[in-house]
Parts: sequence; structure tokens; C-alpha cells
Amino acid sequence: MNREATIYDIAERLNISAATVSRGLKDHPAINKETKKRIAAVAHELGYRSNKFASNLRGQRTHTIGVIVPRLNSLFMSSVLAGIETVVNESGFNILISQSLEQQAKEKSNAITHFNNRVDGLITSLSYETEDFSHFDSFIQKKIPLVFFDRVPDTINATKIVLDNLKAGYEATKHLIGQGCRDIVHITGNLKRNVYRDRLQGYRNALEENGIPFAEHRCISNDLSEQAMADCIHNRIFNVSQLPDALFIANDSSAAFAISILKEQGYRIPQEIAIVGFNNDLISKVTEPAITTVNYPGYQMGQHAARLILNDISGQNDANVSSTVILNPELIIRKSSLKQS
Amino acid sequence: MNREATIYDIAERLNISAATVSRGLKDHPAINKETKKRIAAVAHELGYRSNKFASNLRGQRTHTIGVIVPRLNSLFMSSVLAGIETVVNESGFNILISQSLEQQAKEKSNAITHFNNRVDGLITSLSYETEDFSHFDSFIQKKIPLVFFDRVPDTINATKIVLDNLKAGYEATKHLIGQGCRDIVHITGNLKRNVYRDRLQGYRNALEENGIPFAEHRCISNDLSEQAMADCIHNRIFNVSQLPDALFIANDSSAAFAISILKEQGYRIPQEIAIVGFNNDLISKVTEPAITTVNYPGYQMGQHAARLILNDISGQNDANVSSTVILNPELIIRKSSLKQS
DNA sequence: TTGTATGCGTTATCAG
DNA sequence: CTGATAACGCATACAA
Repeated sequence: MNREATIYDIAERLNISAATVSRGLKDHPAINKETKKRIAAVAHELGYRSNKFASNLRGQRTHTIGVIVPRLNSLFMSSVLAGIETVVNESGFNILISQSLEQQAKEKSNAITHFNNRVDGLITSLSYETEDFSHFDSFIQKKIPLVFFDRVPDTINATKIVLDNLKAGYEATKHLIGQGCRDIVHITGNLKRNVYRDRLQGYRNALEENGIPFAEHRCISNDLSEQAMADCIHNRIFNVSQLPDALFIANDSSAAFAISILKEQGYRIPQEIAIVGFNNDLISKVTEPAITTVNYPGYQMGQHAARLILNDISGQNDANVSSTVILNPELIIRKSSLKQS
Repeated sequence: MNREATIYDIAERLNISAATVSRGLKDHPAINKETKKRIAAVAHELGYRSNKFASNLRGQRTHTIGVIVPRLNSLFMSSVLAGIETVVNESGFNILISQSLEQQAKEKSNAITHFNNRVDGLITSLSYETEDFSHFDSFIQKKIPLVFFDRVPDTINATKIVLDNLKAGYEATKHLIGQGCRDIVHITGNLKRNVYRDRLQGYRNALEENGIPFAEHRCISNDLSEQAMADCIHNRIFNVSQLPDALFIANDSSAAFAISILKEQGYRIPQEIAIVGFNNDLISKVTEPAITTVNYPGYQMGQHAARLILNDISGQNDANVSSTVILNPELIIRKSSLKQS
């Protein structure tokens, strides 16, 4: 006997109808307790498992939520996904994860795949590249709930969860100024992405507040890769008139690369150049010196995203009211920025 | 008009039968080319998308492959998944990813979820904890293809992809001996897992070959967490009669933690203690000194795993012949182990 | 080359 | 509290 057991098999064994079995299995209130017990017993005995296709086909629901992230290889993303998973699992949902590898084309094809798989909702953090959002149109048209986290679009009217990047940028810069830095270079990602744009604004606000003029050439935007950091430091930091006294870098691995390069050239950190990173990734704790950074509450972000999308799916909130959740950043001060002590 | 278009809608528009549409859409050879074109045109116009539930229900296939990994937060895992994805996508499959967070219980529930989702195959890398493999029984019974990579079970007869950890352990140790080290401590994970057990064997082989006796207390097994590394180094390295001249540590983040701690205590690396890590994770390049490590070809592992499981699914190979693919390790030498120069 | 008929396993509706 | 029935959308065996 290799065939899958169905509710008919159970029904036959108990001389009741398949409808009753179906109801019994779902703990329908109108079914006799005894009957339920017998159904459960036979189901177990037969190794019955509900056929999701049939159920989905019937119910027009997949109980699956798609997730598109730029990359999986960070503590942050891993935490976000763990957060999402715990929440959605409680409601009997699964998640379908894909990575865009920071490419718009891949993000588009991922979105199409999720759409064709009929996910009940889509949670996304945008790639560096994404400028065109038309791949989300089909979701909007079909009213499939859309939630963005961290790297969110400006133009789409959807639920969003972000860190207060403006505040984070402000705090980080203020901290450096407090350490006596006056010439702070900000190295960041694509300014089309809210996370980088907002941090830059925070940086500018802090400068302004302290009477330090903002200089266009002291903000460098690249793709934050190892190569880009090497180029950037050699061509834009070393080869200019005056060495800055601090670097505020938009993620920890890039900050770690920067530290490597600077130390190689004989610079002392933080004495000559102070460094602040971003994300509180594992790497920030093991460099020499350890990196001052901004904590990213990935697990909470994931949980929030999941709760919001589940609400959307169950239609608990006005489809017209799109909320934005803003989480508070937390500056973690380590040695790479402490000029004072 | 909000309803999804079906093959019936297309059929109606063209005054042909739904069966013809179904066949036309799948490029069935027995359908007129002209008819196919017209079907494709109307399908496009109507925004038709195949209903996977119906199709799966009918075909008893999900075209989905489940993946269970211990954790997502490493370059290695991210690469493996990218490798899997590229291969399976070409064949029209999707992947359903879940993380066990190194817990047996979570791995079990993940496996059950995948089973209930009717994945066509399951790719797994075991958690630290897993000792009982009964959660894979249902897959074996139902003859659902099973592929393991990296951390594989010894007892289950399934397709496996592993790095040659024995060789890697041997090469790493030999390298340290070549640098003049004679008292090498090996810090590793749970020896139930093949990856750690094999590396230990390689380590022992290298010692033996060089006439260095193996000492039980010079092999330390823990969970490789930050806390465990701190405990281990304080209690088993510092507080013993003689300081070792090298540490061979089973992953790069742990090696990075070790370096932090050792430097904090004033030890010079590699002069006093040489370090070799494992995985070639990002972190290994930015510590001071950079860590000598073993490269892990994640992308290839993923591709292999995907190809093998697709073969199993399409029944191209004997179900009885279970193959094991063994990939070659590559030692990457950096400063943390170079006593000579 | 195309059409007809049927079943895949569930669940909602309606009737009892 | 339970049963009969239809419908979800597709893909195939068989017939034409």
C-alpha cells in the first residue's frame, strides 16, 4: 500500500461521510466529540496528511508568504527570517525565501515566481539596484498584501518597517563629533535607497547642528563591496589634500575592510582616523579595534513584518491605511571611535 | 473583472476545447503551431497564469524542493542556496528554505512541514544536535529523494555531497607542522558530525606522520559559540601547564573570537600561537592578522546537490545506488599561521 | 490534430 | 450533528 490516505479512506473505515471527516479533522464545532476522536485515531493510523493542493485549490489560499531579500549571508537577514518564520508558523503559514543578490533583474524574476506560486503575501527588502517597481504591480492589482522592510520603496503605498536611519545617522555622527572629530567622511551605498539617504541626512543634521559645513566630496557613494572600498580609500581618502579624522561607513563589513586597508598603510585607529560602522554584524566585534556600530534589530523587524502581513491577509485592517513601523536605533560604542580614552 | 483566467476562458475565446489549450500551453507536440500561437496570445492578453494547485493536484508533483540548513547567516550557506537555486530554477522548480538554528527539534518540525507540503525532494545539512534521524523516515518510506550536504548522517543511505574534511584537516595540520608547530590544539564542534570527526582524523594522521603523539586533552569539542570559545580558551588553554604553539579551529568566526581573546591577553599571533580556521568566511580576511583557512566551495556544493536531487526526482538513477560526491579542499594561507617569514 | 469525459482531494452549501 | 453534492482548474486516456 503506497497510495496516500485521503479523507475517503478514513470515512470508509468509519462508515461515515467524507464531509464529516473533513469537519472532524478541522475541529469543526458541530461535530460530536466522540466522532472526532475516532476520526483522529484512524487518521493517525493511516498516516493521513491533508492534501494542500486540494485544499488550496478549493480555498484559493496557499498559506504561503514569499520573501525576497538582497542576500542571506548576514546575521541581520538570518535574524529577520527567523523572526518572520516564528510568527507565521504560529498561524500555519510557510515562507518561500529567495535572494535577489542585489540585482534588479533577479528581484523581478523572484517576484514573478512568487506571484505564479500564488503566495498569499510578499515581504521584500529591495536590492541595491532596483529603480523600477513594476514587478510589484501585479500584486497590487490582485490586492495581494505587500510588506517592505529595511530597504523600502518611496513611491509604493504599502506597509513598511524601517529602522530610524535618520536618527541612527545623526547619533553616529554626533558621537564622532563628541570625540573631537571635525572632518568626517561618510561612505555609503546607493542613495536611491532610503536607508542610505536617511543616514546621510542624519549625518548632515548632526554636522549642521555643530556648525560644521557639509562638503559634497566628503560623502562617497559606492556598492560597498570589498573592491569598491579599496578603490574608494586609495583614491578618495589617501590621494586628497587632507586626511579626514573619521569615517562613518554604512555597513560593518565595509568598515572592517576599511580598517584593514588603513592599518596596512600604517594609520592608527581611532587615534588618527576614527571609524563607525553599521549593523552590529558579527564582524564588528572581532576586528582590531572592534567597531562602533548601530544595532539592527533584525528579529523584531521580521516579527513585525510577519504580523503586519498576516493582518493584511486576514483583512483586519483597512487596505487603504498603510502603516509604517519605525524602530529605534541603538548606537553600540566600541574602540574604533574612542579617541578620548 | 477580478477573477483569475483559466484555460476554460482561453478555450471559450478561441472556440476550442480546454484540453487543447492545456496541451498548447505546455507545448505538446501534437498541437498545431498556429493553434499554439493563438492560445499563447489569448493567454497573454488575459493575464493567464497556470494554477499550480490544480496542476499539482492532478500531477501529484509540487515542483518544489525543500531545504533545511542549520543557519543562513554565512557566506557559505548563502552561496550554497544560490547554487541550488540557479540549477533547480532551470528545471522549473522552486525551493522552500528553512533554518533549524542548530536544534534537532526545529529540524524535525521543519522536516515535517516540508513533508506535509509535499516537496518533491529534500536537501539537508544537519544541525549540531541531531542524533535521531527518524524525521527522515517518512521521506524514505514514500521514496521522496533525499540529499545531504556538508553535515551528513552516517547511517542513512542517501546521496551526499561533502568536502574532503579528512584531507582538509590533514593539510591544515601539516601546514602548521611545517611552520614549526609541535603542540597543536584542535578546537572543534560536535564529533558526532562527520565534518568535525573527519577533520580530527586528518589532524591525527598529520601528527602521526610527523611523529608527534596525539594527546586526548589537546582536542577540545564545544558548540563553537562565542561564549564557548571564551570559556575554552580561558580554562583549557591559559590554565594549563604549557601553552600550545598553534590552534586549529573548526570555523572562522570561532577562530576570530580566539584571536580577539588571545590578543587581549597580550599574546602575539602567529609568533607565539599560530591559528588556522575553516570556511574562508568573510571574517577571516579582516582580522589582524588575517586567518589561514580552508576554502569551502559552497556554490558548487549547492549546484551538485541540486543536480543530484533532480536526477533522483526524474528517476534517472537507480534508487539503490546512492552516490557520494567528495569535493577537494583548498588551504588558503594567510598571516595567522606564518611563523616563518 | 482536436475533443470528451473523468478524477485528483478538499470544503462549502444545502438539506436532513 | 451528519450526509450528499458540487466546484475548485488542470491533465490525461481514450475516442474521433
